Amino acid sequence: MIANEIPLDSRAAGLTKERLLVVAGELFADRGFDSVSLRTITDRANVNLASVNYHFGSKEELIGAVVDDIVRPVNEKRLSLLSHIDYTKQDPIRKIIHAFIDPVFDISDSENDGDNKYYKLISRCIASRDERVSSIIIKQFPEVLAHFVGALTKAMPSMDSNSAHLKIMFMAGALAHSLFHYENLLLISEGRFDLNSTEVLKSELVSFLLMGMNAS
Amino acid sequence: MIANEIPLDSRAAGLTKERLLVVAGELFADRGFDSVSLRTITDRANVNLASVNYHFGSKEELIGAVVDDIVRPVNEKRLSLLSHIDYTKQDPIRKIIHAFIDPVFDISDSENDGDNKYYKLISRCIASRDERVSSIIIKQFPEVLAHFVGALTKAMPSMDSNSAHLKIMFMAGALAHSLFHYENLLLISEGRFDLNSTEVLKSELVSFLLMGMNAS
DNA sequence: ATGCCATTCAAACGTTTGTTTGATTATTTT
DNA sequence: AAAATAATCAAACAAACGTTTGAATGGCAT
Repeated sequence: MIANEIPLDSRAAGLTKERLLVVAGELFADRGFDSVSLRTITDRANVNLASVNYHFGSKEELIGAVVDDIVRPVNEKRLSLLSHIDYTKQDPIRKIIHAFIDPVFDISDSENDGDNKYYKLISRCIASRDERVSSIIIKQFPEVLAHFVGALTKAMPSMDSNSAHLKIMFMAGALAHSLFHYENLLLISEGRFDLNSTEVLKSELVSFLLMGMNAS
Repeated sequence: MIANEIPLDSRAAGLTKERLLVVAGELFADRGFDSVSLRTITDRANVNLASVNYHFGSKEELIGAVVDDIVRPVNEKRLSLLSHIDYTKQDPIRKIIHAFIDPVFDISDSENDGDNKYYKLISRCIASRDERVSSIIIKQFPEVLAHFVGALTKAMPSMDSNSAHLKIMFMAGALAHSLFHYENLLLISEGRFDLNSTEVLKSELVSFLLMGMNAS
């Protein structure tokens, strides 16, 4: 037998499936869902090619599992935070905004904050134009959207439903776009632009959205 | 010879190349760049498969041509509108916003306004997470970004550069996201949400951004 | 130890992909 | 009209893809 090049014990029960989810998530975040082949994933995960179809059935279902794994907890947290808002207290709109964006910012690699794969993956999901991804999003988002529209009209009775729908979309777009292109922004500005953490981005985004929500 | 099923005369000079650009643009807008094969494009355009490589060299260069064709005029129009702003007159920020979004909204099929392919294509380009697309965007956008950051700090001297950079990104995200998911928004809300044209979307977006730009 | 079930593995499958070829046809130039 | 250039065409190419197969291997209950 060849000397064990793989430090991890791939024989532990359930480890292969989880490893696939993690590695696929990293690769999908960086290169998108189409560009990453199953062979790239299995090579990096040090598992056999066939294990994807064994554990998930197909690549499409792997994508679904990866997306669902990252989108579902975010949306659940959003609705949870939203349900705890006390509209009689101060600044309910700010709390609505935080309920929407905090669960996304809270996703963290816990290491390597500058190149957070999961920020890219979640923003790729939010703003996805891929049928396989949006079919998953589309299952969850209507409920989320409806709740946030309700919350918004509750906090601002003068706001009509159409306007509320659109404002939620504006928020989602600003969030996903800025998170995904955060690195590009650092590169493009060539030093003129400096942020040491996403904290600054988050606070600027909140200020921006807070004003926008109060429009007309 | 088989009866001519094709109404167009495909032998007219330069027509094949242009037809490929149009058809590829429509298909890319709907399904993305990877999911559309050259055969799908050439079949729908009623041209030979090899003509793509003959006229463009490769699929990648076809994508580049399509993207460049739609992104370049938009950015040129943006800078043109921006350069004509008189900062001594009223509401310069509103004009800056219009300079950024109007060239996008002005892209029109002139027919079938409800399902405007070019809205989808341009928003796909703006928010693209595809290397081949963003490599083209990345060539043009730094200049555009720099000009808009400059305009913003000129109109609002109290705003620092970092904040201006981020606000432009927020604007780009809200624009692209809402335009691309405009149809989805109509479907999701199941009648509760009704917009008969993008005019309402545009005016809501401008109001939203106008407030956001004045944040903190 | 034996049989059973889940998992892993190397290999091959059939498709689809972008690309290339060489001949044929059209257009332009001389 | 003849020659030269440009464009189109059917056909084939090699590579990459997701998927399937059937044997080999693991742990586990009996």
